[in-house]
Amino acid sequence: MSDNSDGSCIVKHFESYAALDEKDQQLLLSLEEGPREWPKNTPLWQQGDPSDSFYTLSKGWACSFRDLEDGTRQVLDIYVPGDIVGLREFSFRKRITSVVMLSDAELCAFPRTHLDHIFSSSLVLCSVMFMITSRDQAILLERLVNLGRRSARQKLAHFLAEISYRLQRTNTFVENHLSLPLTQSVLADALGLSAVHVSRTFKEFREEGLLKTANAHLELMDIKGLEAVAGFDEFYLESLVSESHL
Amino acid sequence: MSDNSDGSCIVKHFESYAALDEKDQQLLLSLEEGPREWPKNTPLWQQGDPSDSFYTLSKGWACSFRDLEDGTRQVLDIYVPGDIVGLREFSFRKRITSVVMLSDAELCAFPRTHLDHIFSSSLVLCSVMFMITSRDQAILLERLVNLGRRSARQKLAHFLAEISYRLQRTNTFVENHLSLPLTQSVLADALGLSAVHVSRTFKEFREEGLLKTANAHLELMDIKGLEAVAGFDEFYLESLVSESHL
DNA sequence: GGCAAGAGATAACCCAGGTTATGGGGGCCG
DNA sequence: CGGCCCCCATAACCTGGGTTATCTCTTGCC
Repeated sequence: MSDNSDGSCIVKHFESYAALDEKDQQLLLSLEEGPREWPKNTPLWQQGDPSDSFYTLSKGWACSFRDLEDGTRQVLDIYVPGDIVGLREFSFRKRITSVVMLSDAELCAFPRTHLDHIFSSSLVLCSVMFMITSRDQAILLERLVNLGRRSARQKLAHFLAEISYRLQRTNTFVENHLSLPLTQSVLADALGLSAVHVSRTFKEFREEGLLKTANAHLELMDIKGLEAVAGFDEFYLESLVSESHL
Repeated sequence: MSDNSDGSCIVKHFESYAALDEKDQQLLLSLEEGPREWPKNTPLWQQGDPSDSFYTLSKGWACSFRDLEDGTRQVLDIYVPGDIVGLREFSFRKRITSVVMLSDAELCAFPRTHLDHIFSSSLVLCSVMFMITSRDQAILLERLVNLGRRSARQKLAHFLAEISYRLQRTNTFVENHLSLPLTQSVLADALGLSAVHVSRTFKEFREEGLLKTANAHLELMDIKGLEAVAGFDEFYLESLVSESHL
């Protein structure tokens, strides 16, 4: 462990997958650009923009989405502090999704061209990159199951349980209570529901003591309860190969 | 049957992303195991199995899926000849999905441990690996849009249009007519529909001259027509960075 | 060659969730 | 401090697609 204690976004993120030696840390650090502020509702990029970097989200929340011909929109992913944004499409010349801030946020850019350095100079970093994208895919697969085969109650509960779980990984403070900057229409667009039906379902959840709704915020009061409603199983977020297997 | 002129599964697949020099080809070849037969309905692996290799599908069709607690199932992906199967989860110690053959098939195994060689000895191969997983993710994202925000007609038409498109990439014969070994219940499980409703929708499609239904097979008669119904746009399968950008 | 199992067609019925509409409350900006 | 916009709640109504059931047609198998 290095002692630039507060550490860079990306070093911290990578270290949650595997231990990095000093050389790898320096390599990552040297490629990362300093944090910049992005106010709420600012787009980070839009579909069709040139795709030349990815980011780490050091503070705040964001989501990626796609606008459809008929005016609706599909939210594809929610990003929480510590997440890497845009790695998914880094082999595309143009962005295939759009990303917007859900709250005031702070991001560090990481130009794509720098990846050559990583691939050619560190086996560990390269493997961690693959682990990150694998986990990302696993999340997408679970999202497919959620959209394809679960009821509205289960969809919502599962989605919230997953986000809680991901938050606990990088942010220590969580116990059984949590506040999320998610509006009902963002959740609706993420889960293929209407905003009205999200509101209806939240009414039930409120009556069951599972959550509270505040101003464009959501308070989870009983995460275990939500997991139970969803039949949540975290296996798809865990059981990555450990470093020793690389 | 290994006639090296015809080339190995995996070399062919990689070359569709970027040109490989002799050394890279030899490296890939040396790591691939010879083809083996898998009869229809045979599982390739099941959720929870140790995850120690991926495969290339040289002949036949397969699909990955997840069985749910309530007895239903979500099909996550359909694999067509030339596809790589299992790369997605290669960072997991255990399989997070199951895979089964949809027809008699032939696969080449590729043990995971060999990937170290690739990562450490060829920048091009490493980059191609990332391109493959990126495209894989793009397909999943589009599937999310499909499940979240489209009608049954659109879901089916889009899914079939995508498969046609992917088939044309590796298999030359396709024009505007195509035969697929997909049952209605596989499609239903892939798209979050009931088999009954797939049957209903196919009746419409048949009347519109878009397709025919045979014995556990599907004949697409008018691929352009299906693309029109779906509002299909292939951008998410293209526009990968070319080799010169690596 | 007969039988069980899987695949599909079709009909009748029903419900989860979409749609439309209305009203209220909080935050932000001039 | 007033006006506007966004977020949310709730009600009334409607429909796309789920469910169940029955019948047929293949195909594979002893």
